[in-house]
Amino acid sequence: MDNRQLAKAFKALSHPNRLQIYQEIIQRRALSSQALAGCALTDFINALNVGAPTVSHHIKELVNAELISVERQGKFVTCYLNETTYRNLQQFFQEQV
Amino acid sequence: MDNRQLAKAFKALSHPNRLQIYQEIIQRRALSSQALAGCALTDFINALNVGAPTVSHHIKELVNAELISVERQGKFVTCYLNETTYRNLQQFFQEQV
DNA sequence: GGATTAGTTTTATACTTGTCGAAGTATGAA
DNA sequence: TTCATACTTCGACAAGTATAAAACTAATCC
Repeated sequence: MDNRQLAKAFKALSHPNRLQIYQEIIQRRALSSQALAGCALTDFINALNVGAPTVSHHIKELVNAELISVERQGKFVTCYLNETTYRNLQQFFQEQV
Repeated sequence: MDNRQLAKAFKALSHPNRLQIYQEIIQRRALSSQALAGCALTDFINALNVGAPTVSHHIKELVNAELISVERQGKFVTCYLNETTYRNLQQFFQEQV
């Protein structure tokens, strides 16, 4: 992962609301039930104190930075963690110890 | 480390130049010689393709986010890694595995 | 089909950021 | 005490960002 892509990922995580969305997605992915492993956008719209357009915008940034991916299932959009990027970020803070 | 402080740290790392400065500081801290463990600003002014005021500004952001600290030694300013914040960031990408 | 729900796109606005040039400060050297 | 070096601060500006309102699309329900 080169410098620019890394900076892009950090930029996506640089807003408290976006960071919270990301954290939520990380935490839920661990749930054993496949049905709960993703996050619906509605959850975020309710949890954060911002409107739907803003959440939609934030999600787009996270997708653009390759931190997450989204999948439409009928009426709903579900978010999933991009494991590769997650591992890359993990590495960034580990390789130099 | 709470959500806001974390977002602040990521924001500071969200610019390629600032990220590069941070990386350089991380790498140099490992050098055994005490004399080389820090980074002078001049190094960055030469390495990055930006002027002194811009580097000065970037350093301030990194300090403000508590990612690094600076120390004036005579004419020169030397940068040091904030180990505590570094460990906190490390943890962020580890606790949820 | 008509209404509802979930999300997106567009447009506008207030705010922030990265950069530079010019001027300022502080230390050390001659 | 004059000069040079190593920054820092200020002022400006172009570009980017977060947000919301309004209008749009798409799927589902009755």
